[in-house]
Amino acid sequence: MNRMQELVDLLNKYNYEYYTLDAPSISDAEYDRLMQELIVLEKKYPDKVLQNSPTQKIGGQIISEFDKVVHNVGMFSLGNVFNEEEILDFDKKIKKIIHNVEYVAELKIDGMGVSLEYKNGILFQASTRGDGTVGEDITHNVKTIKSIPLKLNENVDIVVRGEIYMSKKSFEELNSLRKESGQSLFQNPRNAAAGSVRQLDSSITASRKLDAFLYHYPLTPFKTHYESLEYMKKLGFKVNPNIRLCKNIYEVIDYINKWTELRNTLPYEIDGVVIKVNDVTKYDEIGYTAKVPKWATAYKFPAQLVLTKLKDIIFTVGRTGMITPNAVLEPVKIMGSTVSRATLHNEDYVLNKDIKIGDYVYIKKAGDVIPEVVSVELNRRKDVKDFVMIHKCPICGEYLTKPDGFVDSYCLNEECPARNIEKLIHFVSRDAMNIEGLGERIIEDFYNYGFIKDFSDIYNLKNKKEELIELEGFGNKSVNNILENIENSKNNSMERLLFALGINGIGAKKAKLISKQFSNIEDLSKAQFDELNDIKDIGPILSKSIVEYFRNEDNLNELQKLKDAGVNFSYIGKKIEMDEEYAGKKFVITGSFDFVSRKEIKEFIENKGGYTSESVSKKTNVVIVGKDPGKKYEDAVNLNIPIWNEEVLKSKLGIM
DNA sequence: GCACCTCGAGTTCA
DNA sequence: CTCGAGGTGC
Repeated sequence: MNRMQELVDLLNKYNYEYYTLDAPSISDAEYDRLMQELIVLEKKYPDKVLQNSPTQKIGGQIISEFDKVVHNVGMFSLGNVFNEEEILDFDKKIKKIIHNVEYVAELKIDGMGVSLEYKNGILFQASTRGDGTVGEDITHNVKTIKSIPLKLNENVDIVVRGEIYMSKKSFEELNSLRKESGQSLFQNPRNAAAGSVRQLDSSITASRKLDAFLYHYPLTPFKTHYESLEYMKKLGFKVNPNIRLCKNIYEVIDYINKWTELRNTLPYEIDGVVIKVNDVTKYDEIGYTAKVPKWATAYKFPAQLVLTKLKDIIFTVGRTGMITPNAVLEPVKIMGSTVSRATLHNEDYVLNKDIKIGDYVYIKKAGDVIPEVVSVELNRRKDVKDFVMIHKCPICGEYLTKPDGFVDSYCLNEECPARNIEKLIHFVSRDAMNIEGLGERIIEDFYNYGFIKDFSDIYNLKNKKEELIELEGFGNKSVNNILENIENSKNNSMERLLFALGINGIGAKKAKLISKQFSNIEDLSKAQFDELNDIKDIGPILSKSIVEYFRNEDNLNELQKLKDAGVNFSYIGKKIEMDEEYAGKKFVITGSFDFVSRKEIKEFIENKGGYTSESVSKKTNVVIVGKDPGKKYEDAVNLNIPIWNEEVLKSKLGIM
């Protein structure tokens, strides 16, 4: 079986050489020949197949769904900068903390983030970024990617992060194949890569020619990021060859200018340049905002702009009565889809941008999704009409109200059909009562046919089953399905119902916060202004909004009807058990803990009425300190704030 | 009274 | 995603 081992080593060596972009020592033809020989051998001795054999990369495993993976080290995203001024600003902020800063500039590959965990040098798990804390297990698919090693050159335990992408060439090939077979086309290589990685059947992923660059070693023992990258190369990871160590920010700007020019010569798509401080030991000191690290940022290339005619401006009415002007555009293709509408937010927005009806305007896609009017091409302006804000609701004709100091106008007519339909759509939406099958169109139809007007009518639809089945496009099966989903929604926890009610200013987050404090809708309906105002993050305006909602006769009647229909009013989930030691107190966590996750500590504190924060101040009550604490630990000592070490925390949590 | 952050509301297309 | 409003903390 020595030959088998020999073949595996040779093939892996070739792969490694190929992807580290040195001249490979064997030819493609030779590679294929060796591969064939290996396959024959492995067929003969199936029980002797080596773990790191390249044949093991060829997929075929089908799973039913993706498992969730908790990232031990959070997978952060980056802040963005869009011009030189912002880059220099980023530099300036860092120089306030460290002098003589060196940067590493890297191409920002336009793909999909991935986290790879190796145990003893063997690929153990690959996962998506997800929300940064919890991702999805995509190990079975990642194993099919040639440039991701199944076995490293050293038997180490390591977690690395990188980007899975599809080359421009593979993308074109894939799309032309899909076109031939009449399948829908991918908009861009990134979507194609993401779509391929999220296949349940890994043989499909294997056929998609994906590639990967690795660029981050979160728990690196090295002093600098650049050294980490060198080490990653040594382990056998494919690291992008165009990474540059920069002595100062001006070298970074040179790098950006160079790649802005050369961007199209690359075989893969990039959407910017990532700038990282090289000195890893300073990361904690430079710190993090709630979302992103302050020691790195992403310069984004300007988005593609498309010029089109703004034919008209129309107005829509939201569930709150808010009036939004909308641009009706001459349809144009931009980044894979045809755009004919774009929001103009409000009157001031239109006036500030000097947009007039009949203008030619530049459109871009914000975040590659939502169309946005960027500016007007004044050189092409002729025969235009001024934008005039309306004063009556376009649907019901009611005079609009513009509260003092507000930018938006509102239709306050409670009977306005547009508002009522939007309210119902909100009620059934995913984060609210989550009634599947009752889409926007169906709600609108049911409303217009007179089947539903108020929320509670939804729960009486079962009495009109025969009439519903008669409707065009409906049958026994679809109606039954909808009715079943409606029944199920009665069991939702309080926060969903509270959010669904659509009280002004109460979104999903605040609904949950409030539900935890009151446990059920009845208690909440009796709450006094002060009681609400005392809750952290609930101020006078929201308190007033809530009190007024529950003072309104119509709302109370409607709630009674929902109650009678059997809709659950109580909060299901861990109730807060107030504990003197925690209630109303501010906790700060620093360092790492191997016996408990940060999230669990946070939950524990919150379940006892306390809350957590990211930075230490005079108002901090307790600082919890784990291994390798950051600056927060020093702050706590300086400010004389009580500290819980790992032992204390363990005893509080009840861990022995 | 201001700076900073978080949240809510509306949003496009396939 | 983008905007404005609301809340908090100085």
